[in-house]
Amino acid sequence: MAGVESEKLPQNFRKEIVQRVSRNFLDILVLRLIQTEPMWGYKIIKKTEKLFGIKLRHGALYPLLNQLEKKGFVRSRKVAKGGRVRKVYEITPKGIQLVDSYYDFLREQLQRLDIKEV
Amino acid sequence: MAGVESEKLPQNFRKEIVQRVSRNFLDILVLRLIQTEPMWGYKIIKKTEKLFGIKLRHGALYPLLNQLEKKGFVRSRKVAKGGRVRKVYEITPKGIQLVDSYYDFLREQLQRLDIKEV
DNA sequence: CCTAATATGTCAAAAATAAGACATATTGTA
DNA sequence: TACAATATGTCTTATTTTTGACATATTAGG
Repeated sequence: MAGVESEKLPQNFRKEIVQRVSRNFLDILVLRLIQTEPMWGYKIIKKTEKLFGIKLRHGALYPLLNQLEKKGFVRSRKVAKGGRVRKVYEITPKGIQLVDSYYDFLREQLQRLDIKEV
Repeated sequence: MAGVESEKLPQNFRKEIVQRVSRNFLDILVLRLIQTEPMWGYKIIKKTEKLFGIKLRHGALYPLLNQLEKKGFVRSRKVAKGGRVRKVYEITPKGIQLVDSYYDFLREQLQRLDIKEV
């Protein structure tokens, strides 16, 4: 019996990777969304679920947004929509810089796939 | 040196990003190193310091390596070098699959920079 | 001989994170 | 009039992760 050994379909770890990136780089994920289009917390939650299938807990997101503002990565303005008040965030130049640094590093990592000896 | 400081240098978050990636994707970093060339723990520590300027604590690395082996991402063989025994690790097909999944996701992220509406 | 370097391992305590409840207010809809 | 959805916030309690110490053994070099 040749080749009986499991020729399993190659495992896909994508889901796992997406989850890990979302957990550990949630700030950058959020900055990217805000960069694309100014947004408020509730919309970020809905958007993230649609785009990535990830349910953000609001108890995690709102403190994060406030922290990002305090650090100067985003700025917010309150926008009344009916009787509700939305806190609409937009990215700052500093925030853009952080996102860019992240992407620069990703590119670097991809290019270095062939490292042998240094 | 004329007018060197007239323009604010854009902040570079590279160091911070490298640290975060190393902390959260240490397993993949290690797998990459092992994929390039079979290696033992101590060498990984030295290599990582040279390549990325990151000092891994051996108290964190060795349990990680054992875990990676238990999960089938690497396999090891003991190689005597003088009177010392090195546990040389090599990557498995499953390990390669994980690294590939990671890189696929990075590529995907870079391509999606221009998302507007989905 | 002694110290630094090589080499691998465990484990408890400390620190950081995450989950989920508590809190409040408006609007749309059945 | 309820209930679901929109909207933002805090805070305590798990859970997880990290730090750093304890442990052991060999080799190289001053």
